Amino acid sequence: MNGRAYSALGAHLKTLREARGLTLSRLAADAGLAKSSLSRLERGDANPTLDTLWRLARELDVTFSALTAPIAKTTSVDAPLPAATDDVALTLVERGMGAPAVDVYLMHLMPGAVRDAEPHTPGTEESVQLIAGSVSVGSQKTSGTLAPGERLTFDAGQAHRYVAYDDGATLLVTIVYPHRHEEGDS
Amino acid sequence: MNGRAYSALGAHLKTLREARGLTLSRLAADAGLAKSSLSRLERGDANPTLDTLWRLARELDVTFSALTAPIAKTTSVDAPLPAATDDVALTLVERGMGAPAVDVYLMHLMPGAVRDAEPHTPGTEESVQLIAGSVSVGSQKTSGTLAPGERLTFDAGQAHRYVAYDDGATLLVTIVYPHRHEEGDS
DNA sequence: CTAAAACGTTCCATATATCGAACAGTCGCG
DNA sequence: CGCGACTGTTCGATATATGGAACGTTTTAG
Repeated sequence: MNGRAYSALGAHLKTLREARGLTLSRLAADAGLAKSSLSRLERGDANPTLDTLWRLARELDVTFSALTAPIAKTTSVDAPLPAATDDVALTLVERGMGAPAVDVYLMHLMPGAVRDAEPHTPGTEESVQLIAGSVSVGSQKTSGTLAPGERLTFDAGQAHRYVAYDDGATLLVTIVYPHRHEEGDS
Repeated sequence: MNGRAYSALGAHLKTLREARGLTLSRLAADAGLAKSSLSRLERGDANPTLDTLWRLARELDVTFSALTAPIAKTTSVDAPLPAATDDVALTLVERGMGAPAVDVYLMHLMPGAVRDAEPHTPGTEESVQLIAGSVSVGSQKTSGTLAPGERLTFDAGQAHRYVAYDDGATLLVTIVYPHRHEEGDS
C-alpha cells in the first residue's frame, strides 16, 4: 500500500484548508462531499477518487498539480522509481496568445537532474523564477545560481541548461516569444 | 459528472502507453491492475483511484504531475466555476516551502476587473508577470502598466491593486515571503 | 453554570471502482 | 485451413471509497 504518501497528501490538504481559514466541515460541504470522507483523507487514511481530489482542488482554488504536489515529490509508492530516465517534469501552466506570446511552464527537477534545452527562435527571452530548492540555470552568455524567490532572465535564442542540486528544484519558466510584426514596445 | 475531463486523461494515458510501445494488457499487468480497469480508464469511462493513477505513473516512468497534466489544465471539472461572484479568479499554482517561502498564483482578471489586495507581512515582495491582456498594478510607491511578457516587482507590505483593461488580463503573481530567521544568502 | 452550536472523529449502509473471467476480433504459424 | 497466442472489450462478483448519522469534545451563547 501507499499509506505513507497518503498521509503526506493529507497533511498538505490540511495546510491548504487552514491557510484559508476554513473548517473541515465547511470545506467538505462546499466541495460537496461528506465530512467523514474529508476527515479520513486529511488523516492520510484514504485512497481518494479523482473526482474527490478534483472537487477539493476546485474549492481550494488550486490547480490539480498544486494539490497533488506532495505526491509528485514522493519518489514512488513502494517501488523505487527509475528516476534516471526522466527526472524532469514540465507542465504548461498557461499560454498567452497576446502580442508578444507568452508561455509559462512549471518545472520540477529531481535532485541532481540536468535539463538541456534547445535554442528557441532568436529573440526569445526566458525568465526563470525559483520557487523551492536550488538550481543553476542559463545560457553561455548569462547564467547563475538561484535561491528561492530569485529570478534570472536570459536569451533563449541559444542553448540553455538547468541543473538542480541535492534538494532538487521547483521553478517557474516564462518564455516570451518575439512578436512577429509589432514593435509596440517604445 | 466529469466525463469530459476523464476522457482527456484517458487519451493522454493511451498516448503515453503507445509511445512506449506497450500493449494495454502488458501495462495493466506490469502496473498490477486488471486489464478491464485500464481499458475503461483509457476510454474515459472511469473515476480512478489515487492508487491506480499512481501505479500507472510509476510504470510509465512519469511523475504524477506529468500523468495528470491534462487535468491540471482543466480549471474545473465541468461545473461552471462560480466566476459570476467575482470577476477575479486566483489559483495557487505552486507553493515553495524553502527559505524564503514562495507562493505562485495564476490570476485571471475579467475586463475592467479591479482587485484590491490587503498588505502582507512587511518585507514581503510581490512580483507580477503579465501573460496576456493588459493590467495596471502596484502599490502606492511602485506601480505601472504592463504589456504581455513584462514584469513588475513591488513591496507587498502595503496595500496594492490590480486593474485590468478592456481585454482583461492573465498574470502570474509570485509572492516571496521574508525569511524569519535566516540570512543564508551570502 | 447550563444550553446550543460547532468542531473533528468514528461507525455502518450504500454506491462504485476494481478485479477476474469470458468475450469477439486479429495476427502468426503449422 | 485450423490452431494458438495475442489484442482490447464487456460482463458479474468482490473489495472499498463515499455518504449520512451517530459520537465525544470544545467553543459560543444565554
